Amino acid sequence: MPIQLDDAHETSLKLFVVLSKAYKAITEQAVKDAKQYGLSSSEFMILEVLYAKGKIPLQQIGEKILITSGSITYNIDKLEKKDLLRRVPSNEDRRVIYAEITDAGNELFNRIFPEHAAKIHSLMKAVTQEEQQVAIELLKKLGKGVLEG
Amino acid sequence: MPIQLDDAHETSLKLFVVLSKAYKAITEQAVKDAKQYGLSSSEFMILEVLYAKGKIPLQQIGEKILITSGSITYNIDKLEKKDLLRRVPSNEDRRVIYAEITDAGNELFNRIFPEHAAKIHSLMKAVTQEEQQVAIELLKKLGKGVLEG
DNA sequence: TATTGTTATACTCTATAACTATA
DNA sequence: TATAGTTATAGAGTATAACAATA
Repeated sequence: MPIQLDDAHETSLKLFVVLSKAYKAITEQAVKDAKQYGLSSSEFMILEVLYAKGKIPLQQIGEKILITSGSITYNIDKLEKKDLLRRVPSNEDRRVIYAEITDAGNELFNRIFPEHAAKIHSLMKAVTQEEQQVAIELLKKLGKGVLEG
Repeated sequence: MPIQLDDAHETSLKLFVVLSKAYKAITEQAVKDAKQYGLSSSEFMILEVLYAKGKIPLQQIGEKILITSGSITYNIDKLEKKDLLRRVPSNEDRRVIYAEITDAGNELFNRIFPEHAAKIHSLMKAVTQEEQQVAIELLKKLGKGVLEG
């Protein structure tokens, strides 16, 4: 017979379970979508950040999408070979290297990004926009709390 | 200049981003926790299901935690070698194999499960129990909608 | 001393597909 | 024909730690 937990502990475990399941279900589809464009899901997310920001230090990419420094180097290498971004050394701090999206990268995303957004949106159609906004606020608070310990 | 999206599409993309970040942040800690007990995170989740259910067909484990059939075989093999569960063929349908938790598996989880639950709970302390319940309902609906297309 | 980024290793998980045995 | 589970392969991602260059 399993040990009985507190209500509060039970709730947190349950949240972890449904969070994982929702994440996996959406991610599986997002990975397939990225693959159609010849990109892994990490590559897609990195380009998505650059498409919005234009140029950003490598380390900040890791903070934004929570991947390790090893994974950053690995994925930036692949994207640079595909000519979708380039490395640009910083002048102010010579330890820092920026990733900058190329014209080819911008053209690719102009083409595929609206389609991708529409796909993600259609995956979430079971939840209204108002509910999505509630979920965003709660998950933001949750994620921030975890990272800040 | 990035293409401007609908409000509704923007919201869904944002939800995907914060969902991913919250998931990764919590999972990173949960993986470390499982590792302390000599288990990978998949192994831990499978045992967690069996600890609650006792005995369950292999395929239903895949449905519960969204892992592929290949991963099920792989992880069940490892857990069986550690003597934490055993395979039990079904009498009714001879295609079906149950996974059943062993005494050793139950003893292990009696020991580590409350501690694990407390750790997950403490990770989520930035969000009240009421908010967690709201998040659970929304994520349940979201995940279900994705899986049912 | 601390930070940014790179490199290298080993491990976990995944996707995919072919396969068997049953139904 | 469809389902449950296994096997095998290749690839993606990770943790980890050591490292060089710079602050």
